[in-house]
Amino acid sequence: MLQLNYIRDHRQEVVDRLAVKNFEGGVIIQSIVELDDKRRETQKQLDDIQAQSNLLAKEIGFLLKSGKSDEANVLKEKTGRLKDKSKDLEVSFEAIKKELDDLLVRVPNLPHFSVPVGKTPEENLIVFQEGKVITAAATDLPHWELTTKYDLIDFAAGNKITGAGFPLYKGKGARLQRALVNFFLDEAVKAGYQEVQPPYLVNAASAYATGQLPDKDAQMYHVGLDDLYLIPTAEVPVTNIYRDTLLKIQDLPIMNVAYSGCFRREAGSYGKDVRGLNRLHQFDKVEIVQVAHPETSYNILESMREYVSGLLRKLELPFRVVKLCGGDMSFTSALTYDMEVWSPAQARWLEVSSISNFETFQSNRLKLRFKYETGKIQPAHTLNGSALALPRIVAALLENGQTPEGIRIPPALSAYTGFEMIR
RNA sequence: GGAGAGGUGUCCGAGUGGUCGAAGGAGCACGCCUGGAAAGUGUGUGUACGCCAAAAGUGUACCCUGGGUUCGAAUCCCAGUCUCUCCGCCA
Repeated sequence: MLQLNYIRDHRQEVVDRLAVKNFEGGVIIQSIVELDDKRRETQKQLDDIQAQSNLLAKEIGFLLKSGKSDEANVLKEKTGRLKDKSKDLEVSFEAIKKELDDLLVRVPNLPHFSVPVGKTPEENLIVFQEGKVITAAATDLPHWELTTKYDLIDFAAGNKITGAGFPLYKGKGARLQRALVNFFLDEAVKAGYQEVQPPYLVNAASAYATGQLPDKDAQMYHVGLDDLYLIPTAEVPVTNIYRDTLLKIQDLPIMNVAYSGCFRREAGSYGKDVRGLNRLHQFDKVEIVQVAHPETSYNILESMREYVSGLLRKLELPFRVVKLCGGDMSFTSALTYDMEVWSPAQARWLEVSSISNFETFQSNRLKLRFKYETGKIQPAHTLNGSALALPRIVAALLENGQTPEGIRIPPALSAYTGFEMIR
């Protein structure tokens, strides 16, 4: 969520920038500031009363000690009245705070100044493109046929075991998955990331802190009996490592990488969107997460983008980088690059990574701060990106690598698969 | 799942009703000492939200969480939760 003080000091700017995200914020910002005024006023009253009570309590203590119980009793009556008053104030103070908080979490993050205005993905900005965008030959197959032809994935079996969107990888298909995970993890470690293995289930506090709750709860699988959520991405547990944390400035930047299964309900998706590996309920992903100093976070965002580009190059996939327009950005992000690979058979770009700077939006919820040597405390910036999500990478590898002899595996990866062709 | 013990500041650890934001130690920061270092020594060393134009200062809250008792709670009571030990079960 946004910082309250920033909203107070930059009301018009906040409303204007929210408009870039197509969020009409005038009314809610107004209410937030008014509620905050009320909150301050109530706190002042409450604090004053409590200060009085504390003083009286001390006096009573002294009086009782020196045997003046009559005088003490007089004071006791007085504190009784103060207590009633402070109870009332406390109740309304809590109510105001809750109301304020409920409003604050409904305000999306401010887009970075460079974010293009727009409503739909068509208005995203293509900032970079590399590789040969090939047109599929008449004999070329889409990946969902290739996986059957070479017996790599059994969608029907997954369907029987669980349901649609839960594929069963087999043989070289399974090996390819494992190879990709290892390749991505090794590359990240080489680039300086610390490898972590997070839990796959998180509690509501964690889901709330990274912004999946309260607005995207329909996207997550919920285990009702234990009130836990299956992670939609490793971003959730990994970022939550730093919930309620006060770092030293020299701890920054923190670089973590995690492989995890990801679980998404994907309610409302249909059609070509969910064909084959395009959109699954369970998939594998390697995620990079950084906690950064506010002054360097945008450089780090660029370096993450460069890092992911490097992976795609090693996989020899044609890709492009897209800067999302305001309307296509997520609730929590300040600036997002999508990395997309080319699917010749579908003749379209597939998103395989989304790299975002959240600035202080997550850290405010997380209570993730760092401390300067001078003692000054400030929220840190959080960033993350997929590096990379597997299914569409697999789709692109299969479609781009298909030859009459079989599917060619790029050398960087065949070192991990142990085979160079899928025949 | 059963039994017991316990959750105090960055860490260790004292504190069982008042003047306790909390002894002592370690760590850390700065200074002294030293040719330099170690040792020694001195000082400092929390977070959140307010008030104040602001620095200084100052108010409130916080000793796992939430309730309660009391004029007053780290300290007493209740509930929850987590950790540890033993037993059971088990990859």
